[in-house]
Amino acid sequence: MQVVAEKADARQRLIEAALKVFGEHGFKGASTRAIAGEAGANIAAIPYYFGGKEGLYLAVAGYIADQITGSMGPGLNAAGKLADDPATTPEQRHQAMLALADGFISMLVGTEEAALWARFVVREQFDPTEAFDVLYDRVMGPSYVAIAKLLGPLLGLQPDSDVLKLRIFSVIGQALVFRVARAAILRRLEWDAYTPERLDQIRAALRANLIAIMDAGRPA
Amino acid sequence: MQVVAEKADARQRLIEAALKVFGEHGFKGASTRAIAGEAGANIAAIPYYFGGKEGLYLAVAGYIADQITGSMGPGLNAAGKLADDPATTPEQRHQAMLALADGFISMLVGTEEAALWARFVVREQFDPTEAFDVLYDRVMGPSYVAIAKLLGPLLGLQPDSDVLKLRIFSVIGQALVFRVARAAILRRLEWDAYTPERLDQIRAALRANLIAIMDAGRPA
DNA sequence: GTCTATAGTCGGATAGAC
DNA sequence: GTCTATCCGACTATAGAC
Repeated sequence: MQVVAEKADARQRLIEAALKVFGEHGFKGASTRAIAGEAGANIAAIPYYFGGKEGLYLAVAGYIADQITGSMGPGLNAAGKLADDPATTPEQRHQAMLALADGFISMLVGTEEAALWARFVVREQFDPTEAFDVLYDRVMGPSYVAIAKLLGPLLGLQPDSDVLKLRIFSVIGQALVFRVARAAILRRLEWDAYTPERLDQIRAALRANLIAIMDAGRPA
Repeated sequence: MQVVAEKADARQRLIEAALKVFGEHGFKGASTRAIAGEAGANIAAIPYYFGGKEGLYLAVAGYIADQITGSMGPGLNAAGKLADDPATTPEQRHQAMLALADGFISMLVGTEEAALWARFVVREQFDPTEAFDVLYDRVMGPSYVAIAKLLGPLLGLQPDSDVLKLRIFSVIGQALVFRVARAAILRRLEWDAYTPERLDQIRAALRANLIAIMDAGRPA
């Protein structure tokens, strides 16, 4: 295939090609031949650089964590700081939460790369391997914490209560669904693909639900 | 392996074994040898009954649609009739929606079989094949319609508007997440598995979010 | 560090006995 | 309808040249 540009070194090209092929076909279904072909590299380079197919898989998990951290990290840090500040008003938390949701949709639904790593991550959710530890510790855990610090006070729930955790995951699902049920959503909306305008519609719908949930926790 | 009871005929045993193995390893990753072994059947029975591996895969999609229809069908039909009845009050719609959500959680999160077919369905969402058409036409489409008829009037949105569709899918995501992000949720809650008591907690958290969304659409 | 060649295994499908 | 035997292609990993 040799689709990927051969500028970066073979090691990096292999990781990016592996992300694509592992995502599409799973661990067993992905062949080292297909990955090497996609990367424009030799098959023998995989045992050479990563010790084997498993090592390459784990390297892909680290690469995904890097990508998501680079994209969402700044926003999550800002949200965390704001949430920790005692001077922050409920209205500011409210706005910060909506901004976080907008950014999450942009990354998760709006980028082509997300189509690649989402499959990888979902697979790990169903059948966790060592790669799940990497993703949870570096991406999911920190993301949850930032959201919980923002949303807990708005919902009037204890920071470490199970009910807060479950309500937050449920809220996260409101955004995840646009990636995880993409095919069904596109078919129902009679869309062929998500466009920037349609992403705005998605953000607006998500905002409407979030505002309802956040406002219900507010004293009148 | 020969785990599956050999009472049913080989054809049926193959479908049930294939659901498990396709779910775990994907289409390419699943070997006909593993499926036949799990079913306690001969490898040659797969080309014989289904024409080949692809035919077996499609038969699994039909089997999943049967299972879900059997589980959710009665509730969806009842909800649809209630939603169509002009005498139905908003409060009745409200309650019917919560009941539907409870049932959905029971089936999606509370059953062991859902662990099998959820992987299959999610895979089809990311990379739809002919099997997706079966699942959409027989399961996803009818489910959406019933929910939309209940929820549209409560949210005060036009039945066929894009914003209603997107808000409904977002709401559906609130429940889906408990299956699709199961590993992350279990880790954050420090649970080892979902139990009946924990399913009640999940239903309560989902209800809280749903009530907030439905009440926001109500005139004070 | 990258290549070719090849070893050893496992894949799906078929033929034909029973 | 179910089995064994077998074909042939695809798989991962290694050895060793360059």
